[in-house]
Order: sequence, then C-alpha cells, then structure tokens
Amino acid sequence: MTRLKSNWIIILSRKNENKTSFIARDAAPLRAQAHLYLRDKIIRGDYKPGARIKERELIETLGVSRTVIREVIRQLETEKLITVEPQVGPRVRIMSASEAYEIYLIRATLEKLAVSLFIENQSEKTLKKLKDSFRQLETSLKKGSPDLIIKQKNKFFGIIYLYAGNQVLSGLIDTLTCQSWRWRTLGLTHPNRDPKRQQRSLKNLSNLYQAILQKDISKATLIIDIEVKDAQDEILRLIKIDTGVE
Amino acid sequence: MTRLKSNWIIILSRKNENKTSFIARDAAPLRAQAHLYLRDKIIRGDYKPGARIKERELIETLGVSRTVIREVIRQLETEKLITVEPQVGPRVRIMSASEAYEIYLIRATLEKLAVSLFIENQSEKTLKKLKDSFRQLETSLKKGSPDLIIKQKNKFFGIIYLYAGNQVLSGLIDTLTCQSWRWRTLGLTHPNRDPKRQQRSLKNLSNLYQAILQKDISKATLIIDIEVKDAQDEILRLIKIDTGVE
DNA sequence: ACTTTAATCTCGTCATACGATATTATTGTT
DNA sequence: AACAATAATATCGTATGACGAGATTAAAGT
Repeated sequence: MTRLKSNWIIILSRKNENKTSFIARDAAPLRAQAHLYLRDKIIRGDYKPGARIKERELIETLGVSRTVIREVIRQLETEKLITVEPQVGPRVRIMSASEAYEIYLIRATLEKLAVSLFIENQSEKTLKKLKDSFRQLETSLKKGSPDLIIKQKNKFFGIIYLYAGNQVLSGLIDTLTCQSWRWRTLGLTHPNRDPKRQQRSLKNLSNLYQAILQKDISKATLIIDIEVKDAQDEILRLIKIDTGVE
Repeated sequence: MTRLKSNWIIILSRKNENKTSFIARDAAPLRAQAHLYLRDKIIRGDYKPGARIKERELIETLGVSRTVIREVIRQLETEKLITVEPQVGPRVRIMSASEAYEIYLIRATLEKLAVSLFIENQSEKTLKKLKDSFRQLETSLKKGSPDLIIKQKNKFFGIIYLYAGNQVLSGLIDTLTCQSWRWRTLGLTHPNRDPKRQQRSLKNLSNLYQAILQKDISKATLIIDIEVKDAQDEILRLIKIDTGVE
C-alpha cells in the first residue's frame, strides 16, 4: 500500500487541519472523501482483484478513524466492489468472466434504452453537446492514451445518459460501468489486444453518432449490440490467453 | 418507533445470549440481521417515507451498538432506501413520482431481457416450476390477500429471473423492485384502486405465461410493456388523488 | 408577537477495549 | 527433516465513552 499524496492527507486529516488551508469548507464528510479515494483505487486497479484491504492499513494511510473506514467498507461492499468474509476482512471483489459477460449484456440493454430516450428527447442544444464530445473523442482515438480514450468515451456516453432524462438509468449504468471497469481497461490496454478492435470501435461510435443524428432508433440500438458483442468477445479472448486472470 | 418483538431481541442481542438458545450459530454478523430488519421495515412501509430514523432509537430498539447501526445506515444509504443529511441524520427516502416512473421503465426493460433469456434457456424442468408457480398465483389472484398476491407474483417472476441464468440481472431487478415496492403496494391496496386493474393484470400474466410456453419472445416482451404501462398509469392516477403523497 | 439567546439534541469523528476467529510462528515429536 | 500440536499474533466484530459542530427546540427579552 502506497502512502497518500500530500494533498490527500491535507484533505483527509481534520485533526491537523489548518484553518487557513485552501480546502476550507468541509461540506463532504470525511467518509465521503475516503470512499471516493478507495473506490478510485479499486476501479483503477491499484488494488488487484482478490487483494486484501485491511482496516489498519487504511486507518494509517488515510489518517482517519476506524469508524470512518468501516463505514466506507460497508459502502463499497454494498456497491459490490469488495467482499467481506467475516473474521477475515475485505478484499477486492473478483469478477468472474461469466459475471463480466452478464454485466455487459445488461449494460447493452440499458444503453440501448438510454440512446432511445436521448433520440426521443433530443434538442439542438443536446445535439451540439454530443457533437462537441464526439469530436474530442475522435481526436483521442487517433492519438490519445488509453486512459484518455476511456475518459472521452465515457464523456460521450455520459452526455447521452444525461439528456436521456432518466437519472436512475444514468446511475445504474454508471454502477455497472464501475464494476466492469477493470475489464474495460484490460480490453483497451492489453498487449494481446486485437489491433483492429479500436478501428471497429471508432467505426461503431461513428455509426451510432450518425444514427442518433438521423433519429434512427433501431439502427442505433443495433450498433450498440454490435459494439458490446465485440467487447464481450475480446474480453473472453483475453481471458483465455491470460489464464492467470481467473 | 415500536418495540421489537421478543424473538428479534433474542436474535439480535449477543450479550445476553443464552448458549442453549435455539438460534445458536452466529454465522450472520449482527449488522446483517439489523440490516435485514430495518430494510424490511422500510420496504413494508412501517417507516413512512420522509420519516426520520435516529441512531439512538435504533440502538435502543435493537439493542446493538452504535457501530453496528451506523454501518447499517451506510448500507441502506448506498441502497438508496434512506438519505442522510449531515448533522441531521437519516430519513426514509422519498421517491418522487417521476423517479418511480423511471424505475418502472427500467424494470420493464430488464424484465423483458430476463424473459427473453428464460425463453432461450428454458427446459422441461424450468417450465414445470413456472407452471406450478403460475397456478398458485392464479389462485391467489382470485381470493388471496393483496400481500399474498404480491408474494406470488414475485415468486413467479423470481423463477423467470432465476432461470434466465443471469445473476446480476436478478439482483438488479430485485433492487429496483425493492425501491418501487411502496408504490407497488400502494397500487394494490389503495382504496381508490381501479377494480379492473387486477383483472387486466391477471390477463396479462396469463398471456405472458402463454407466450413463454410458445417461446414467443416478441409477444412476451410486448405484454410486459403493456403491463408496466398499466402499472405506471395507475401510479400516476393514485398520485393525483392523494395530493399529500408528494 | 417577534427576535435573540441559551439549552438540548443528533450526528461526525476519534479513541479504547475485549472476545472470537484466522493466520502465523514456535515448539515438540517421530 | 518433515509434520503435527501448540502458542502467539493479527484482524475483525462489537461495545462504550468522549467531544465538537451544526441543527433543533425552548426560554428570555424586547
């Protein structure tokens, strides 16, 4: 476990807090910050799946009390990012291939719903936002880092979800995305990655974008199906190569 | 806040635990039991939406420590069953009509997915289970209590979800169902309930059942759309009558 | 009747403690 | 030396007490 960067210590530690600190307002409870921090670490893969996360370590690293840590752990457990076996403690949840598969299927369904809603509700304003985002994404896909690509992709879809006008749906997709995050990055960064995959992904996105412009719902949903199927296939392929990944 | 019934006190209190008690093993941590208890109370509507839930009360009622209570609260918050405003405390989450509407839309989508999967994976064994459940449900609809009807309905769909072979999907639908539970019971027990609604519901279910037998996916999904639309409409209608419900 | 002030409540966080189980180290035996 | 038995330690689950900060309610004063 690595030490927190200094700014985090400042943010997280209330005891030694300097009143003249830049981060003055403490609107967010400590646990919210700790939660964000840990969640991020897990999603990013800084903690490997299956790795144990001990209360003690967290207490020391974050400089907060056990109360806070335990509440955060409970939260992450409910979010299915970690599992906790009694008397042993939390560990980063291992997602089986089949589970990842299931999640992708559901996400495809929900994303289709979101796109449908977006098309139905679309206005000039929303279209402009989408257009801008798509342009950024296009640039990133050509020369950006994998991390950036993911970010842009999410932003693009984020706009769709936002203007689909269904908050619950957005939240749900977000949750599922977090859970399958590691697989997604695996798909994008793995050395054995199919080089043509990125091409197809760009093509799919472009087509989806076109379909939205044309308000062609059935076409749009079809494209999503194709894209997700592609992602699923690649994940399975990568899993077979990496026998150690589970 | 009403006091716990005696059996709950026995289950929850570890301090005064009699070793010769019938409930000997403590596989489930206290917090799991407390969580179940509270969750149930909220879903059943024993705590009204918007009602405050104070730590202190829970501690006294359940006879557990603040640690446990706080962790449970964090869990319920993550499950979106309660909200917590800082320095004020938890209260039962109020679900707006629009949110209920959103949830129903999503549930419809996911249920369609589940039914499709069920039809694709169906075997004689699964069909038999479904058949049995359907018969029970039919009986309940004719003369059972609203509570029983809901239970049977859930069981029927539960079988579909189970044998759809997608655990994540089951869990998701379950979560959403819990969240909209109060609306659903409102729809079934409200004095202004449309008397024909139950008839249509039975009809829809029967049709859905038939469609599954015929392996007619498109027909099945269409029926689900109809049923959910119906439920949504009724909720809206009830909301308009009960202006006080939010 | 209304504003201001004081008292009280409730939560957020920390610290400490102790039993139970799991894990690891130690010791003893073959 | 390998293995089994035992002891030491780590880690979690739970309980308890404490204190500040903000919210709520009661009291007081105008």
